[in-house]
Amino acid sequence: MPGAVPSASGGLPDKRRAISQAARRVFGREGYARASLDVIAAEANVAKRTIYNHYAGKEQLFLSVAIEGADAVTEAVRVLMERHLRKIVDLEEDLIAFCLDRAKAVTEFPDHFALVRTIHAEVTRLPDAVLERWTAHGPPSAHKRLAPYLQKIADRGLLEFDDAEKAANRLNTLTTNDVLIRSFYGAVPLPEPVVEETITEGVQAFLRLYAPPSAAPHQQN
Amino acid sequence: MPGAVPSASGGLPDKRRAISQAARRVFGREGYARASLDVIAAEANVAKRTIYNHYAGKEQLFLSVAIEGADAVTEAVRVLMERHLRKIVDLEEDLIAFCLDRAKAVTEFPDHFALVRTIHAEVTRLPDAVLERWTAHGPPSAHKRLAPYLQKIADRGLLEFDDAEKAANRLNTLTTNDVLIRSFYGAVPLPEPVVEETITEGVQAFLRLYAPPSAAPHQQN
DNA sequence: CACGGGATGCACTGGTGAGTGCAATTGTTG
DNA sequence: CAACAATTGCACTCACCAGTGCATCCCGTG
Repeated sequence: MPGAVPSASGGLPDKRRAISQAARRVFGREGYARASLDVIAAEANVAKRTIYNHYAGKEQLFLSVAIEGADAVTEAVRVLMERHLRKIVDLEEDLIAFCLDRAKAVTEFPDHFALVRTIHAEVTRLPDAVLERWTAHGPPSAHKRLAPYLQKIADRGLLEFDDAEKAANRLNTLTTNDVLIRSFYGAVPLPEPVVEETITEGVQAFLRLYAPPSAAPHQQN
Repeated sequence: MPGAVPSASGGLPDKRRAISQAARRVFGREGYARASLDVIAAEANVAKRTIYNHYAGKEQLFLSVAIEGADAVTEAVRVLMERHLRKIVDLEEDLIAFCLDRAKAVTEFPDHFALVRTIHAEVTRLPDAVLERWTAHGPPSAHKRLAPYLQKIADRGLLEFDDAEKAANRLNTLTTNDVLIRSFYGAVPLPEPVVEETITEGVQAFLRLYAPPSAAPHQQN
């Protein structure tokens, strides 16, 4: 009955993977309290009892899935940064492409961002250790990882700032965060053209703030 | 046993007010699914049966409280705009004072913002009509209400932009939203000095973007 | 003082869900 | 084939909670 590949290959023992994927889906869709282990088991094609062979209980399962998701997104963003920001051809174009891809991830991984909303709702009930891992591994750490790239770009004279982390946070704020908030973290997706306009204008604003006064900045909004 | 003032004075019939306040607290603290009407009744010093005399059920109660809260915040923001943005003395100072007060509201009304987190989590399950009322009455409408004030300021030549709503959204993005996101919507409050720094620098960035090139802009971050 | 409406306490129904125990089954490995 | 571990199905306990019905009580009003 299991998929096709036996559990021979590396990675998680097959069942565990199915459980964690189903859990991410269900927790995202239903929230923590509503989500039931029976449903998760059903969607994973697994006996409820099996879940308890892999996880201590509901809470443990949720936390595990949350951290996994955070790491996955962090990794995805890292790839995007490598792709768009390693070699700069046209700074404005590259930044827009990067931020757009990043914003699109919101609508392309609805499971994960549904989970993000759930985590926000549960934040006050989360164990401190988990909250720390979340802020360290998850979305909140995005601008920390962006900072070195901006620093390198600044070293080449294409940007100008004192504090790379603040600049990174500002870019985030002007683009991704704006889209995130206005779309309720992806729950009510913005129309594609609106996303593009928001990102483009956000990047342009960022460049007006941080580009050295050499190349003429583009027009105002 | 009820408080002191009889239900003689205007406003809601006393009990109803107690219920709605307790409901806001409990829904905010526990989330929708966890919150139990027994607990709400207990915290309101009211019999559970009484809740059903005023509200059709749990869902109705939640929605009612949510909309009430949204209206309250909208009103509070309106007052702040009147206080700080009606008569401009020093634009930078006034904007900072306004945004600071606005941001402080997050930490001063934890009940409400806890509710906001809950609503985010429930957004996908909310009836369309309620979601519309929320976006129209609640936080998302803040920049719409801010726009006319900025427009008046621009008419006096202190700001320069084509689209007042976009400018308003940008100010929001650079100040309040930044604080909101970084504090998990008030769940993990930022230290006061950090809030001040964030707001100040956000306003300064806003002015660099939208102030006409007359008065020398302040220093970069 | 009699009346009536809201408030109260309480018991009860029906439903759901976390977590467990166990015996039977399946797949893997030597 | 035999031993072993993971998986499964299922029944069961315990707890919680939305919503209801009802008899009682407390209140201000006429």
